[in-house]
Amino acid sequence: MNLINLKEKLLIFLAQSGAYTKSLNMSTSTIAQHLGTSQQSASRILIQLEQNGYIEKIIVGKTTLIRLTNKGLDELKNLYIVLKSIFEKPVEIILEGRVFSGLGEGFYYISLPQYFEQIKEKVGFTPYPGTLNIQLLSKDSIENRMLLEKIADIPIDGFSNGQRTYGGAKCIRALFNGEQEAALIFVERTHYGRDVVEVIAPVYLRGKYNLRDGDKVFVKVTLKTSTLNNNILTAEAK
Amino acid sequence: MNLINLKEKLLIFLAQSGAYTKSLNMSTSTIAQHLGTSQQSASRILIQLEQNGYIEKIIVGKTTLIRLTNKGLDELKNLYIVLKSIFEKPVEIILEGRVFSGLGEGFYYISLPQYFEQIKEKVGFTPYPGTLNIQLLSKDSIENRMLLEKIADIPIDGFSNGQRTYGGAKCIRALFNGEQEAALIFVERTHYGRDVVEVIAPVYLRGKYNLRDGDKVFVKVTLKTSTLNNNILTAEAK
DNA sequence: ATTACTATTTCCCGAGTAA
DNA sequence: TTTACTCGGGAAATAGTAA
Repeated sequence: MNLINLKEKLLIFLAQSGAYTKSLNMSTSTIAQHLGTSQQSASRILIQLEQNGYIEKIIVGKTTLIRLTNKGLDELKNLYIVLKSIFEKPVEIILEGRVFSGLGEGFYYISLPQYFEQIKEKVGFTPYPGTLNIQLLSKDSIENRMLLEKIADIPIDGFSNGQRTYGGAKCIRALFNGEQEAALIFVERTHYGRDVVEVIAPVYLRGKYNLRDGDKVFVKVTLKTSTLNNNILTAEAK
Repeated sequence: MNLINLKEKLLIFLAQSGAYTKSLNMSTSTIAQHLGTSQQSASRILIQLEQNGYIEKIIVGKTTLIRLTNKGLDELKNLYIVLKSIFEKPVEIILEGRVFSGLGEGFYYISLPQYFEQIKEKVGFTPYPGTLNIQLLSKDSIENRMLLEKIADIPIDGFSNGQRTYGGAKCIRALFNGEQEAALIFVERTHYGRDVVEVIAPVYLRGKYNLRDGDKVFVKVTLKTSTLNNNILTAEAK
């Protein structure tokens, strides 16, 4: 299946070849090879593009030179601007789900000074001792959770106190219900599934939002494009 | 004439709508309106894109949600990268032509301390007193000369010494014959045509390159993309 | 060698319409 | 309402070939 027109391919090929500051001498069969089409199609498309003012043919003696017109370059430029607006804008990723009660161990772990101090310093707020568990609702949210776990950029190191070892975790800053400063925390040795996410915040979220089990909440993470490109488009490629 | 496929348009439309982090509920007629095509075509293209793995349809109860797959987003990303490489790379503009003798007034003007000192300071070299005249050969070179005259970014101010006034000029840095530091100088009140360009340099070009009238030379100007965008694509648009 | 015409096949689009 | 089928008209692609 061809996603891209021969006409568009040809304009792009000419632009790549620099045909907007200089006229190029290119045979229809050379063009055809580059576009992966027949000589006849290349010829036809050159004629069409010229008739519509996207390119100019300049006949010098026996050879024909080709160059893009400003209209032709503008056309590509417009497409570029559209794609740029897609790929360069920050991306908001939303996880939505329902509150549920865990085993209360969030309180225990966050209270441990080794974790508490790391969060305070690296995440940037003094955490309320406890995590809010969210059961994700949609396939989208679950996929986004997996993506965010990869992207999470704040490592919380594990430690050992001689008796036992405590695993590490990763955090990423987020907004709870679109407004409250918070962070997602992905703990290394979780016993929750991939459809659950844990939130920490500088406030008691259940209190502030009067939350009961089953209430719907959402968490929003804003990613810079560069992060997205490196992850969604490469590591995540199926 | 359609430069852009419906398939490509649809992928772009979905990407613009954010269908890569969330699944969207969009009817085929809504899509058709946005693409400027029929409901039937929108439906057919959705089916094709799904069969080829560019999009996913997720059926939730009665409604169908649509989202881009990574393959679909990659496809757009690749196109974006290609266009980016075209529009973000520095552009080399070449003027070529033949040396000819002017009226020798270049020597007179460059020697005037008011001009000489400005050039030394703003252009960045101590100019050899004189200009090399080049008669441009091709249509491309003449068009590029007009473009460069607009873009030239180093103003040389005119002045008056009480007896007469001396006009201003504009310079832009360049490489003579692709290697020698030089600058093009466009004087305000020139008596040469648009097919002539004057070069100044810190050396005596005729001497260094053993040039005689009629010898072929070229001058290369490297433009940043931003300059190009503002000029070729807007001011110059036909 | 080159470009581009004609003829044939293939593909695309959209009206009509069923489910 | 929705999606997606069939089918006729037309555009696009290419083989053959002229110039």
